[in-house]
Amino acid sequence: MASVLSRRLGKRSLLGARVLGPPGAAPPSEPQAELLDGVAPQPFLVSKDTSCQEQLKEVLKAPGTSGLQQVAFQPGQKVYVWYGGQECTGLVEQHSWAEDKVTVWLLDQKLQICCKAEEVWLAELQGAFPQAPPPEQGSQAPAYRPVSRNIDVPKRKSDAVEMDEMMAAMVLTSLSCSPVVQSPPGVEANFSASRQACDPWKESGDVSDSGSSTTSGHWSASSGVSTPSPPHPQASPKYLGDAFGSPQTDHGFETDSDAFLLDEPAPRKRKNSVKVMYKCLWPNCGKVLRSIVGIKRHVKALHLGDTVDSDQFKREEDFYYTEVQMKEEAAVAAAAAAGTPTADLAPIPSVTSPPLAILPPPPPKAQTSGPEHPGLESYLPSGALSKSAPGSFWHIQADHAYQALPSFQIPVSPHIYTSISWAAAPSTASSLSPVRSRSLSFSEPQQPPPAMKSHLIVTSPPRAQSSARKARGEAKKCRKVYGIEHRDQWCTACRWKKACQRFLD
DNA sequence: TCTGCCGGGGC
DNA sequence: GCCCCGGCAGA
Repeated sequence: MASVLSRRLGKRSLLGARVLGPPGAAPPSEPQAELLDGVAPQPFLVSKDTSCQEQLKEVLKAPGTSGLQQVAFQPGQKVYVWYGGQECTGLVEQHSWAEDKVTVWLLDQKLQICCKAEEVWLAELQGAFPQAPPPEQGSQAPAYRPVSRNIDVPKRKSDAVEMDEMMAAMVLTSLSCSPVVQSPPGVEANFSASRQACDPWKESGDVSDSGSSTTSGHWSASSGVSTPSPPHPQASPKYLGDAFGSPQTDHGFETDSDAFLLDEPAPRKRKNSVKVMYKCLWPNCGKVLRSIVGIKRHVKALHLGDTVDSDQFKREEDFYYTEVQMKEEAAVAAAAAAGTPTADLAPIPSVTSPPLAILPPPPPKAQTSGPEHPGLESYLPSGALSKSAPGSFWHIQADHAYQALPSFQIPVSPHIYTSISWAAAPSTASSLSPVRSRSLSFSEPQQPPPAMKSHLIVTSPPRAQSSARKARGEAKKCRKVYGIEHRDQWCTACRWKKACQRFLD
């Protein structure tokens, strides 16, 4: 388990786990699951998913694809193959290009099997890097193997995963195991592997970002995520529509991360015309990219600097982008304008999820508490649900300011401050409404705000033009709570007969 | 009838 | 800007 976990951690498979899609779509047979699980660490193994293979081949055949390796199995070649749930050594008998099948003579079992080429990998490749044909062979060689050797994959000690990472992984993994996203761990692991395998072309396919060339394997693992082929041909329209409907480049990116983060049932969004974009939250940037890879890379390269060396800054990019839902047209437009900062991305209908920046595990530099993950569940947003839910943490700071709302900002990261504020309630009431609202604040890099300064920098988009009267809330109001006789304890708004600021709906 | 709060006005 | 209140509308 530990090794599996470490594998997951290493690949940031939490994102990847989401890619799997509903297990029901393609319930893997038992042996297959087992097989896949074992197969996970193999870097060359491509997912069995045929559609993924198709995609893979397509991309691989494209010129300029790097980090890929073609493998032509020669008779007599020593290979590894998965058989009976374990890795077996065998010799290649025959490699049928047409069917992409390889006949292998298993040395251990003393029998001959025929399996798909992607289930076979060269034994020599595992070590250094043997007789694989050079990638230039390209067009003629029909079989390819994406290999991550060209990517700087940080070595991770398989069993020496830090406890907090394990905890985080476990928590997040469990969170990602909604009935929809749940899938056998083996498959999950497999996808970690297949994701890694697909990364190179994922990366190369990502054209919408500004693309730094310093692609670390670590990150690509987290991002290549959405192999556009969940292992279910009868995938739901959600997947079909998004992963395949937009063949541009990052197809499928958005199917993973957000869903993973939001841990919500699949049909929740990805409605036909809605596209998920990723917006850089860095001050004065606002760059909008189509892919999570792109945005991470953007943040990492442009804002954070490429501090791949430091574990401390790993994954910090996560805190600097947010996911936005856009109409397809708007998304296209934004993507077209992705080269320039689009801070005023006008048609942003909604920030469907709180920016990752708000997620509790802040960068280590700002994290003073231990390795625990306080209230992770409560922070994991659930899309629109959380916004309408009473007492939601994600209630965006209202622009209604009949009272001074003392707030303080918690430096989540050098440039992002989580502002927590509540109504200026008298002492007796302060316990009644612990957290009224939170809002993200961005400080100018050159002008770091005092940590405890009480002002809100970012507010929600202006309230909808409410010619119509605001519906009455269900929550108690100051009048009810304190009574008319304790009017002095009411919030200012209530005293002024304005919308109550203490008991927001 | 009570309650929440918008809109307006006085200071 | 602070404060108050008439009056509307929902409960």
